[in-house]
Amino acid sequence: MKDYEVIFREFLKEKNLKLTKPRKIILEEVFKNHEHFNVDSLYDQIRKKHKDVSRATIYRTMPLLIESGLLKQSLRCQSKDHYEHIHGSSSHLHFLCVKCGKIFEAQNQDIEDKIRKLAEAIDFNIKEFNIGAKGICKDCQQKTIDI
Amino acid sequence: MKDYEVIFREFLKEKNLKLTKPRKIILEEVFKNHEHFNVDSLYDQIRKKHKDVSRATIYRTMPLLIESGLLKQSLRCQSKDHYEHIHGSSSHLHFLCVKCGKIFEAQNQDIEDKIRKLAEAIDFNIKEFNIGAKGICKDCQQKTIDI
DNA sequence: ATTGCAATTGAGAATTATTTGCATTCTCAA
DNA sequence: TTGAGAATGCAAATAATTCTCAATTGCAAT
Repeated sequence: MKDYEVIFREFLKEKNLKLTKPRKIILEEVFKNHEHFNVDSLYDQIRKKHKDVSRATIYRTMPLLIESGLLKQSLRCQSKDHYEHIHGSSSHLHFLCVKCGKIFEAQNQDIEDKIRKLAEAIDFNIKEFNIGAKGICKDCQQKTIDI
Repeated sequence: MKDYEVIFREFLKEKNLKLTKPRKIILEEVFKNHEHFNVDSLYDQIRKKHKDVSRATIYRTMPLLIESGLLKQSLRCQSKDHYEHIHGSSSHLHFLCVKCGKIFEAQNQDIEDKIRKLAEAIDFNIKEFNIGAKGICKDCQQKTIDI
């Protein structure tokens, strides 16, 4: 049994919730997906194999995965919420290009530590980090046209 | 004439856009508002004095203010996009409580510097920072019930 | 294994934020 | 002052997300 399954299982048990078939499928697919994704793309991905998971259930499961600490809502792009699962300890930040929508990642640990300290000062219990910046990527800078 | 008005005026001129009455009003009210706001609250705020600005125009003006560098889309909360204007140089980060929705701010300068360096490494031209974390605030931690 | 019941599901309707089409009204450079 | 193009308000249209509800499922206790 994978780590994330153990975590999710325990999380659900504590809340008196059930590990149903759709939830198992969603969990699996979320962790197969090593990119940012949104509900729509996840739905497509799941539907290729399992005809029995509805959009509604995906929408209902996302908050559970987030609350269990397995998923984070990473950013919002093209008016959709985007997610990414939390894989081990490798924390990173995002550079989102506002022209082409591409996401660039960079490693960072000490930034999180700094923020953690600031949070401690006000007794704020951090569940998930959101660190990044929006701007224009290298490629898009070279395209001179500037609508 | 306020700084921000000069900036917006020039921005519009460069794009061959016009500084209309609604745009002036929106600009003023955005800068009167020293909190995070969303289109809805801004609409209410504006409507108290000016009956002649529509939601559509506000929605249409936000991207202009963002592109001109005066506004930033700070975070998404309760399924609404939130904004804040950029006031001088005081950069800060946000702690968003997922229970009560309150936002706590903390100062930070070196974090931005660090991120700036990471961005330089990949030739990414930052337009706006998004630094923060979601979690549970002091008050909400004390309410033991944990739905 | 079986049962009982609360939790969960899918489907589609409902809701809500945001966008868009269009006829009319403005803005501003000439 | 004027004209062309930009912008507006309104209401209708979209699109993401949430909700309703009858039918189904998981699981703890038997």
